[in-house]
Amino acid sequence: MNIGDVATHTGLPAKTIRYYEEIGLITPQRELNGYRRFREQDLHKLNFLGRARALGFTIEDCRTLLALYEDETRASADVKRIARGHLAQIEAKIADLNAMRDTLSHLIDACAGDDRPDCPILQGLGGED
Amino acid sequence: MNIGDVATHTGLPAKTIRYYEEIGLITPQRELNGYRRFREQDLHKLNFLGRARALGFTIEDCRTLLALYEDETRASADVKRIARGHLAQIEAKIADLNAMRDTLSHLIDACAGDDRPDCPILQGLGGED
DNA sequence: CCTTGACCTTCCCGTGACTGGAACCCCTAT
DNA sequence: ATAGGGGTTCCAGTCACGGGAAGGTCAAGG
Repeated sequence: MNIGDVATHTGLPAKTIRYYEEIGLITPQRELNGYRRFREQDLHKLNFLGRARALGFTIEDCRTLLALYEDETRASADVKRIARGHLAQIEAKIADLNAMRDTLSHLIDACAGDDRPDCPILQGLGGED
Repeated sequence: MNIGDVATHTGLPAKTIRYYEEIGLITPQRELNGYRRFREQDLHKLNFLGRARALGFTIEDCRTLLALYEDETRASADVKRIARGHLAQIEAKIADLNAMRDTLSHLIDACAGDDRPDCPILQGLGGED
């Protein structure tokens, strides 16, 4: 299977697949003409990576998770620890964004949004409360 | 006022302040020895920028907002439009993160987290449902 | 007068996870 | 022979800074 077909099947851009090879997440074989040859296990790994990335895991987390995935003697506790760490980061980010949203939507609500210059949004940003 | 004092007063790192000058957000004067000299208006702008960045506005949004802030003849509608666009992005990101959190926390809940290899998290990432 | 240490300056590289583009090779069909 | 649609490598750019090197400036102390 060539990279274009793999991109179609996995939903990952060819550029991303090449990048994953470059950083050592996958190691597809090569044809005589230099083309990458992807096999079933490569597709499997790429799908794994796509799902992990979609859940927001970093590349380094993905690398670790992939190693655990391949390791039949892993302890599920190791996986769970990584996942919980990531979940905590997600929740922290959600909290940050919620705070931004609240502040911003209050400012927006207070703003007339017409052609006059008076603007509570700018006042808020300027430090005038 | 030198950059160190400004950093203390605004809470922005000196590196960030220099960067803001480099990209033209502020234009502090210079002393004879080459040191930046910050005046009241520079501090004001930097505080504005700090608040806008804390609300997650991009640098380019900040540039526009700052221009509107300085423009006494602005229409508040222009400000409101930018703010609403940004709010929409924040809300989209929150929705994404909520979806990630839900999926991830379900997987985590299903995982024993002990020393055995069975792991619903890895199964989920591997595509086995 | 010299040194020490805390400032300040510019410049360049690195971050994360790709994305875009250039220049070039390979294969098939016409 | 050529046209096109693959593929390849390599380089540069993204965003908003942060780290660190190499060196200039200034006030205080010995």
